Amino acid sequence: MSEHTASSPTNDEVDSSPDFLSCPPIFVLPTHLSLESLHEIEEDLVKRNARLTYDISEARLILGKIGQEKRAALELRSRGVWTEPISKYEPPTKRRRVEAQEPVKSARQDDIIDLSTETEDEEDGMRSRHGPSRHLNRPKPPSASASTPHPSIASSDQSDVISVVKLDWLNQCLQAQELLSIEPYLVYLARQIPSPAKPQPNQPTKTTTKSADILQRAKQDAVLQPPPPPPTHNHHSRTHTTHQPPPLPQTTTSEHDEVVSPHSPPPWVKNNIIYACLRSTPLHPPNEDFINQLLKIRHIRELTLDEIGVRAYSTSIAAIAAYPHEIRRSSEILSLPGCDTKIANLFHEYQHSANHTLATANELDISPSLQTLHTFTNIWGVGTKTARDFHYNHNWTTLDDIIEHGWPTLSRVQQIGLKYYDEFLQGIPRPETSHIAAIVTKHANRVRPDAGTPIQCAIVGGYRRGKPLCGDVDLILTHRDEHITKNLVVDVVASLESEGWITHTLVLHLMHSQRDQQTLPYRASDDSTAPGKNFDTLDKALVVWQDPHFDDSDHHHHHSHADTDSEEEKTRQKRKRNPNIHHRVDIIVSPWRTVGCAVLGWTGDKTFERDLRRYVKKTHGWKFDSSGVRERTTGGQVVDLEAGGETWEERERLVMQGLGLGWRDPEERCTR
DNA sequence: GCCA
DNA sequence: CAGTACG
DNA sequence: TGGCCGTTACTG
Repeated sequence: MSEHTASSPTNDEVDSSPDFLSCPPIFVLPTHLSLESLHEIEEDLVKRNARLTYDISEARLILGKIGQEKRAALELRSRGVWTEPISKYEPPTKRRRVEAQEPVKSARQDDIIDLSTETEDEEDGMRSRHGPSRHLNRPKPPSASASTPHPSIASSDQSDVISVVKLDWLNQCLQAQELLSIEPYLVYLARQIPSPAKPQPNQPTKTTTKSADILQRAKQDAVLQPPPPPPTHNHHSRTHTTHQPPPLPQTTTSEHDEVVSPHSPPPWVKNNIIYACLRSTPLHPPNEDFINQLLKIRHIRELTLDEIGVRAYSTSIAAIAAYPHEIRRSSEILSLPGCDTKIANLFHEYQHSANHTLATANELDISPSLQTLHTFTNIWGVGTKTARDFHYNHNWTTLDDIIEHGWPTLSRVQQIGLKYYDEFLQGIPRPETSHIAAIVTKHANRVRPDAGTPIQCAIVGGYRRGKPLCGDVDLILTHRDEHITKNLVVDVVASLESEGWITHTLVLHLMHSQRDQQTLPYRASDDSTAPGKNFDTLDKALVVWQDPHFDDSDHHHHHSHADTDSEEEKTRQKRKRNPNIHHRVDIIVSPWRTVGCAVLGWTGDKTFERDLRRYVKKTHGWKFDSSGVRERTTGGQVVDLEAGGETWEERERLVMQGLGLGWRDPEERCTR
């Protein structure tokens, strides 16, 4: 396949000459190249110490299978790099401002930790815990773009000068085993200029379309027949039945070669199953490291308000997370539903980068703005819009900035979120989660002493998926008798509040909206709650939890607590501050008749749930949510799929089967 | 960004 | 109404 | 080329 014969199989002696280390960062244009040969070229370069980059904006030397200057400019522009031609003798100017940093807005440089904060927070009885003013990784100033000087092969290492060179140059260099002048191969010598106006992601330009077509074909091939083992004569890789590739043929030398048998695609790949809810997705998939990189990119998309990008990356991530083999070649990616050339190229970059990272993903770590936004969105009650408002309109960069300058403008829940910022970010261990569940269950039964049979509690969410640490605790309370579950949330929360377990109620959700009246007309009359609609039937409560018990006896260091007696003698009669961590707990109450839906709807990961709704809509025309399955036709008749299930587990299974999902263990719904 |  | 939350 | 979860439900 290689229309470019760089890697000689007989590489006894000279495997790595010439050495491209002295060349400026190199980018290889994929245009007119198959994925295979593109990767082959890149591997040849890497092997010879080239500073290969996958971020074209970093590249100063660009290799491509193109011959015309105009075409070269088009290629660059379609990738977001705007250029103007320069004559070969014009002295380069310097430019290169990486990231225009925001005006330095005179922030007072030190943080006054606020007594102010804690006194102002009393409005709903927040106890003044010490302020949320914790150290936050404060953004580092952008390091001046350090473009290390290096000898340049053809002078074009200047910061803003880009050379587009025919691929043939590389071939000749390899053949000659020495670096040749790029001069005869130079297609386009350009200076990078700022993109006009806003960074318009202009039309894809047919060149990219074209290269995408090639890869598209590769994708189809990949689906039908696993990527052809490279022309390595020997070895008929037999189609092995299960996922367990036969031992790799030892090719004593060149380790970088894909001389391995292809994986047999799992059925969902062959059948192009696009819904994550129809696949098995474990908590720790074989390609977790790569997924973690993609998760960072997705997060950047979130912080930059690119909702569609978030959706797209979620789809790709879910597919890769379901893939049961460690991916060896980017062409494998192309075979996965929800993944295309973009992700395949990212995988290739990941695979060949020194530390297995992606340049785009690294932005999250190095961009001060992104870090600030990341910090802000971690406040419960602050989403991406508000985070950007804080940062870009108010010029706040730290939590202390918000506290100092914006505290009174925050909503109640945002104040709570800020107050317990660090504590909410602490993962909750499984034993603690089950302990919390036991206490909630105990109180539920305490407030329904005549229930006959006990109220049951299902721990759902991340806990049920098997996570060792959970971001919050999700509990579903249910009972066969609807009289028992009615108003249960209010009563349980009140009971837990009175004992001090719940310190704040962030929000109460009311499940039966007015529209739902029509969906359960049979209930409206049957229930003793006949009069109209019970507006007080609460479905879930999002609360702040703290174990009220702690050791406040001083007898260990009896006598002289010389440290604390200064200012709080007043509050310290017998109550010292409760040192226990505050956690987020969601208490959901479900009537028995739909508890299978509730459990199914609260166990899956986000992408699992989104795809579940899409799937149910597409294949049945129904609407699924955690409160039931309905017809989508107006008036939405209830579709009862779980009738007869005697346990909530059984009812969940019935729902899954009724929806056509088959069964999938909770631990297999980890779509990320 | 991917797909029907 | 926009924004946020839930999985 | 349009659609992407939810006619979510709550807050302010």
